[in-house]
Amino acid sequence: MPAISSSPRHRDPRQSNEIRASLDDVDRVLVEALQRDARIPNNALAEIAGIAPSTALGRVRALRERGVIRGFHADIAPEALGRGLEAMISVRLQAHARKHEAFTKRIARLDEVVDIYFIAGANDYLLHVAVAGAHALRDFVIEHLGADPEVAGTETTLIFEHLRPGRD
Amino acid sequence: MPAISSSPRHRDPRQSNEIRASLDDVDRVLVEALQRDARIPNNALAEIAGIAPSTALGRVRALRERGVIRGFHADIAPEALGRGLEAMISVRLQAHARKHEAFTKRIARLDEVVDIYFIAGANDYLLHVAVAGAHALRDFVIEHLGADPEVAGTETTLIFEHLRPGRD
DNA sequence: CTTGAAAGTTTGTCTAC
DNA sequence: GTAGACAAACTTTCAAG
Repeated sequence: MPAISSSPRHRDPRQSNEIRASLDDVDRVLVEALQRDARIPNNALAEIAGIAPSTALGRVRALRERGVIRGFHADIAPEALGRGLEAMISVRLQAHARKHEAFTKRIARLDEVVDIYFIAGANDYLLHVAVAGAHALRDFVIEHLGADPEVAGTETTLIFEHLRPGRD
Repeated sequence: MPAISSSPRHRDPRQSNEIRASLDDVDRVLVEALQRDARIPNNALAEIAGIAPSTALGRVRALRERGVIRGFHADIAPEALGRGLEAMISVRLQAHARKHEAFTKRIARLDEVVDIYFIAGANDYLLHVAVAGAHALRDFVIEHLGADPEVAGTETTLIFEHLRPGRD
């Protein structure tokens, strides 16, 4: 019973580098539903959006191909993986370091690293890490950051609690 | 002084509040596969783990009930949602503020807020936000943080790039 | 805790609007 | 772009090992 208003297709040039065109109302409903529950059956998804299942299928595929949907992932409790301690580490590289890319690649391979934020300001990176405990955290900083001559300094801050409000 | 009652050899109490027991090899395979692709069909999952589909189903259900798997979510490109600018905001609350919980709840409802990190150290929070642009970022800080008398100060840092290595 | 088989759903292709 | 119908694939229950 909800009539889906088909919006005209404008293209906002400010919009993005890669992600073409903006989402219409149906796309937004699909995206929101999949954000809440990535395993929702295509059937149910179609009903929520008020379209036929085959249409929903095509829409979701298109959203994936356009890069709007980057993937579907299970959210795992860090404790279950023996990663109950999270921390945020500020990293400053040497002023002359041209190797930001190399550093990023190396860091990205470590599985303690959950997020890499390349930031503005006095520091260059913010690394969100998850480790087994304080011991493992110290080892991580010493081995992977302290030992790197390109790293000018680090500052580690414990995370007491981490919430991701988008997920309820 | 009374001797500290030595509890039977249980798990490290820091280990977890809720997540019972650790994962066996099969569970680990399932978890890893679902982390990579939450929409993998159950029978493909079963094959990867070397178990029957019905077993895989039961295992995954159990992992969900144990809280190991917290959910399945689509990863959406922020640009597609008109949230192309990300920032990290340090927030310090007034020293006497007993209202951390109220602040957290209020902040968690804002949909610019992607992550809330409750941290150790001079600051109390790190807010990871995603907004449409610099304008929206300023508005966010002024309206939702600056206007709150419990907030003693904020510091906003732009995020040039954000990588989540776990997802490939 | 595991499984295979069977019944019921869902997915995805295709054709036509 | 969209929807309906069909065949293939998938999910899920259950009795039994």
